[in-house]
Amino acid sequence: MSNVKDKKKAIFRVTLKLIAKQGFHNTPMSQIAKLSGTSAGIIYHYFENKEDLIHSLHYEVKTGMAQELISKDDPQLHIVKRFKLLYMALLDYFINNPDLVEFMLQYENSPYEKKTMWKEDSNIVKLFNLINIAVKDKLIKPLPIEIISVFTATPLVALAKLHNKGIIELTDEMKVTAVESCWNAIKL
Amino acid sequence: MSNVKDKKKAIFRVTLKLIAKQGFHNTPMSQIAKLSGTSAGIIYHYFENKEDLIHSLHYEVKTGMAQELISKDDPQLHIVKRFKLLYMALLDYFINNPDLVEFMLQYENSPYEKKTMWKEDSNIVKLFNLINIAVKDKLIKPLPIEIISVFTATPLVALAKLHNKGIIELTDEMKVTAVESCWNAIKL
DNA sequence: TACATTAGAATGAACGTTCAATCTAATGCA
DNA sequence: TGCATTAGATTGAACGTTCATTCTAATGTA
Repeated sequence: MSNVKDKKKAIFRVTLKLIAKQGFHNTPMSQIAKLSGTSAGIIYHYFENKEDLIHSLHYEVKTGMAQELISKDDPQLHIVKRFKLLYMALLDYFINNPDLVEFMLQYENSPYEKKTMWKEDSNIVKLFNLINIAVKDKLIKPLPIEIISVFTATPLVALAKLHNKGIIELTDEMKVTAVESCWNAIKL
Repeated sequence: MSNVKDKKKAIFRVTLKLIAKQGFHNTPMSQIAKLSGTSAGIIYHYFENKEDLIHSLHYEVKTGMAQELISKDDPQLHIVKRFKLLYMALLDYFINNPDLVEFMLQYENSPYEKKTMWKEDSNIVKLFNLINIAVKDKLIKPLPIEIISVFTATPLVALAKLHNKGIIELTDEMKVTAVESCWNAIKL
């Protein structure tokens, strides 16, 4: 039943959920172990320590996200369409994975954030390239990728979070408006 | 020399800086006490406990920010100008107060965030009203304040953070572009 | 038997919080 | 003015708990 892959996945899944709900420093390793159906000690076979577990989980989450996005991309479409489709996919992904959003935001705003290095052929890098193309085509403002992201991905996460927490309720119409807003922020 | 107000201020100042640098759970009360030039126990005269200290500090930070902003507002100007001026002021404020940005982001993305209630006449509320006016005047999209904020304040904090951490260097020109981007995201 | 895997108890350090004792300064009073 | 009283501020050691990590012994496996 439980090979290594499964056990690691279980630990990841539980850690994500617990940290989303309780925060990093309120989720003891013992609780992670118990809810993963394993023991405290075993986690240290798979991960060096708690921090390593968190960093690994974040990497997992990020690559998973990029994979999901890439799967929705359609290179046939006009590049503007592609952007909007991807932003909508991103928004939907955040709405469908509330715990992931909470975890990601906590991690990326904590002082422990490691600047993770992406493998050259990773899906993340593919997405970056799309932005570079749009810049070259003079479709969007010639700004570094980090800034483009600040005006697109960042608001979309924040928006999904509002929705997930029930502070607002996003209608389909509002989602379209939101994607438009992102595009308007960066288009030339 | 040190009346109550001063001591509380000292505790706030030190807490802000330490949490910005080390994070909530890596900032022991003892360290806060030491660097505030006081003792561990005294903090518990001013605050119920560590959480209360954090919540109070966040309230302080938020009201301070709103006050700074309001002081830059010029009701004489056209409302579009007013918006852009305020966004620029906000961006500058974040750039000039990097620790504040770190603290705010950590707090607001932690599961401990309390939905703080603002006094009806607070500066925060005044700023909200400006948005409501712009909506009525059909200058910006008719979206709830929270969403407007997601497309303006949120990217600006994130942008300032990138700059403060040295990941990008914001030129004056880029700052203007950024403010434009915010406006483009919400304008009708 | 030898080795890997696992469970869960044990360890020890870190930390939030408490509290009895002391200090400070303002007020009352002669 | 000079002394007494009081309330609040302050200290720092001590306490009890939590928790990451390690250890030990039991179990599975070849």
